[in-house]
Amino acid sequence: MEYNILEIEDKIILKDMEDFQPKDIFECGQAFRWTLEEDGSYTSVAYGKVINVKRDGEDIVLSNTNREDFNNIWYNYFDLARNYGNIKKILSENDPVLKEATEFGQGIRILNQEPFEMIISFIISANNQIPRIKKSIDIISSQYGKLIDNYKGVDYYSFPGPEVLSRVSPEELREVAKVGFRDVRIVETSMMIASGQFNMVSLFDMTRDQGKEELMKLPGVGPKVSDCILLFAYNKPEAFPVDVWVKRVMEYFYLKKDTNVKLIGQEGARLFGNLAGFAQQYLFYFAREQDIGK
DNA sequence: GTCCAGGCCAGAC
DNA sequence: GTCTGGCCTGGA
Repeated sequence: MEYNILEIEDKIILKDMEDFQPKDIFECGQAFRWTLEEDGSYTSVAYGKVINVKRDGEDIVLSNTNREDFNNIWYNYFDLARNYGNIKKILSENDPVLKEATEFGQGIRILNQEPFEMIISFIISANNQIPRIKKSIDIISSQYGKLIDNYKGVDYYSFPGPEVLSRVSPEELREVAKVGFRDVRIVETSMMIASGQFNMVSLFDMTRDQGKEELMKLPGVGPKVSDCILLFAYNKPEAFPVDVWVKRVMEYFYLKKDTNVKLIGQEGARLFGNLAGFAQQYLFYFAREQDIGK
């Protein structure tokens, strides 16, 4: 995709930017570390950098950054090579539900986030709620990560690597980060990765099914969590995570009630094919923001 | 006090 | 292979 880009001081400005709405992107359930500022912008830390994002009329303003980081990090992170207008158009054809869902979440993009952080974040997400997931991840970062930058008076920390988390005791993790029964899963998964027993990089070259099989060898990673990791870190748009909200919205619009989760996943693949991950995000956001199917 | 939330796991069938 | 109960935590 071609963009009209301006660089001014510490800002990168994407002119006349469509299909990019910060609220839709950062509050659609894929990322846990974006905080809303008083001016409506969002700040987070990724790939060792702190960045602030704001919509300003027709433009998107990225602050606390530069051209080099934009090219090396943020272009890929925000998935700017992908044509979301086209995806929405295809999904909306012959599907009134997705037509409405893509209009509702018109500014959603699927971020390309860091694998280890996604693995641990979604292990924490199991049978958990967003505010608590965010809290645990924040504590883990400030407690075990490195101080990256101070932005608008707030310290931002990197997410720790597997070597660090593999050496923390489950008891300490539970006590400090309030992760509950997920404590052992986090530490054991970190150990498998730190030791080299599990190779995170190899998943980039695998298919969705292969990657899913691999990820499910990690303790705390099942069918839903593995699909989240594949979709949000490994650029596998065929992944179709079925959580309670997707279950509800799929049953409400496409299937009958009390359909088992495995069948819903198969139906997602059948209906949406290699765009299933995008459909999932639009449907999830649509359902959750409006309490559909509950 | 009771219930349950963006699932996983072990055990039973 | 499919189904069920239990699980830390904390807010409703």
